[in-house]
Amino acid sequence: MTQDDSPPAAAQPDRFAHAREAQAVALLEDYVEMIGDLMAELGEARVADIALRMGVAQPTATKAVARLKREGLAVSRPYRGVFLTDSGAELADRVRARHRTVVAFLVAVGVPEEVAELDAEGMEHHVSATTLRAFEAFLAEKG
Amino acid sequence: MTQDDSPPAAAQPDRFAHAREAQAVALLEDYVEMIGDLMAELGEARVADIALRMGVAQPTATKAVARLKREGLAVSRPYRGVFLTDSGAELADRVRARHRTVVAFLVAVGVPEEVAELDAEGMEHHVSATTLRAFEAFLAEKG
DNA sequence: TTTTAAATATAGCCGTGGCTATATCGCATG
DNA sequence: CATGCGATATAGCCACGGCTATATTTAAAA
Repeated sequence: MTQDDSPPAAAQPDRFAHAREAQAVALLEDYVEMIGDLMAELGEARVADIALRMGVAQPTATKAVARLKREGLAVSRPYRGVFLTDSGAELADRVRARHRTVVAFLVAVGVPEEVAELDAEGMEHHVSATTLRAFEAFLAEKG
Repeated sequence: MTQDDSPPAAAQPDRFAHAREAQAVALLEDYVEMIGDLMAELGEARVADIALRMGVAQPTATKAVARLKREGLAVSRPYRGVFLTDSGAELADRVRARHRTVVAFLVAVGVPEEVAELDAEGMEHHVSATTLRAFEAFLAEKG
C-alpha cells in the first residue's frame, strides 16, 4: 500500500508451526526425564518428588502424570508411585543424552557451566537430530 | 525406600521456572519481530498478514496483538493497521539480531542452512545474553 | 450513492499448564 | 485395631493460545 504491491509473501508459517509443535512435547520430555532420574535414584517416582523437582504444585504434577499416562509414557495406580513404560524410559534416555550433549557443546564453545545448564534446559527441546549430530561431531573433533 | 533414604534433593526447580518464563515471552517476541518485518516491507502490519505469516487464524493474531498492546509493545486503532511502539521496535531489532546470530552460529558448526533456520526458531528464545556473546565470539574468531 | 467484498473484531469453545482448597486414601503408630 | 498424618486425588479457578462462526466496519466497485 505504501511502497510495495507484491503479495504479502505467503511466507514460512511452517517454521512457527514447527516450533509450536516442539514446545508441545517439551514439558512431557522434562517430566519423563525427571521421573527417570527419580526412578534411578530412589527406585520409584512419587508425585510429591516430581512436583518438588519441577518446581510446581502437587496437583500440577498429578495432572502432568495423567497426560504422560494418556501418551503411553508412564503408568501408575491411584495413590501409588509413577513408573515409566518402555517407550517412556527410552524417551527419558534420549532426552537425558541430548541434554548432556547440548550442555557439553555450549561449554565447549565458551559458555560458562551454569549458564549452559540454564540455557540448555530451554534450548534442548528444539535441537533436531541433525543439529545434535553436528554438536556431537564438533565435540568429537574439538574435544 | 528401595536403596536411598536421603532427602529427595530439593533440587533445581529454578531451571524449569526459568525455561517456562522464557517460553512465556517467546511468542510475543515472534509476533513483534514479524510485525517489524511487515512494517519494513509494507509500511504497515495488517492483522491478516500477521496471521498469514505466523500460520495462525486471524482471530488468533488479533488476540496476540491485544496482548502486545497490553505489554506496551504495539499500538493500533480498531480496524486499522498495527504499529510497534519504540520499545516494541527495539525488541524486534534485538530479536532479529539474535536470530541471525544463532542461525549463523549453527551453520558455522556444521548444521545445514534449512535445519539451522528451523531449529533456531525455537532455540533462540532460550539463548541468554551470555551465550549469545559466546556465539558471536566464536563467529568472530572462526569466521 | 448504494452495494458488495474484504478486513477486523467479537463471541464462545477447547486443551494446556499453572494455582489453591479440599476430599480421600494408605500407612505407621499408638 | 483405631486413628491420625502424610501423600494423592479431585474440584474449580485463571490466563494463554489455538480454533470456528458470526458480527461489524472499511473500502472498493457498480
